[in-house]
Amino acid sequence: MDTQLRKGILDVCVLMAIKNEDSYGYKIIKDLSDVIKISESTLYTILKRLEEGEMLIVRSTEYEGRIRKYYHITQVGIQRIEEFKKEWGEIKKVYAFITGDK
Amino acid sequence: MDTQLRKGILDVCVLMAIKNEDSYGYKIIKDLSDVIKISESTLYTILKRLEEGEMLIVRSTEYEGRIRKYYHITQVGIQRIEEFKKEWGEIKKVYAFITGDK
DNA sequence: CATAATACATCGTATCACATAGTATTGTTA
DNA sequence: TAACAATACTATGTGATACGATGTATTATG
Repeated sequence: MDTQLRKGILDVCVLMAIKNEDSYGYKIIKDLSDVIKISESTLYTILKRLEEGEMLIVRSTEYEGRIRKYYHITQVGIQRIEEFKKEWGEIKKVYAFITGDK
Repeated sequence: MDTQLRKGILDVCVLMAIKNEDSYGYKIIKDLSDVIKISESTLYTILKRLEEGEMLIVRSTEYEGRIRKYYHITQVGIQRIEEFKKEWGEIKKVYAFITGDK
């Protein structure tokens, strides 16, 4: 998929990946792989961004001797998903224009 | 609409705006305004980019004493629109994931 | 005569996806 | 047991894109 088209939707995909259950980096990539491929560099950048935007909180837990960071969605994060759904309405309108379905 | 979501679709919108009939900067903005708002700075950046990508050709015509640039879509430009339509299939899949329509 | 509308151009900035590279541990397999 | 894949996270640099701000110049309108 075109890089530009991914912009703005990857964040929301990551939020969806942790919405129902706290998750960690590697698992998020695996879970999303069927829907959309995200490289590690991209994901960890997104996670940091989402943390700064207070859309998730991080909990470092020890798992089998190594530290694993669990990401937990916040209310702001959930709101972000809802906002995206609204924005999608506009995007669909644009797509209808492009395809000529008017 | 979120800036990031616009990335990648604005180009195609501009191509659509000149697809059926050659047009010029100001008219393109007006014609698209119902569907998607594009500022002048953004549009002229896009037009230049599309020209460099050989998706359109430019013809400077004199109109009422002033030079007006008419943009004409090329075969490459038409192909770009078709590619976008294909990519849309993937985007819809991602959206289905986000909304939970699976 | 001032203001809006028309028409195009340039510069700088912020955001984002991503390649590349590095660190470190655990599990597997030849 | 040495090599390698898989797991897990971090840091740096780059290119593409949208867009605000600003500037120029003409025509139409009130």
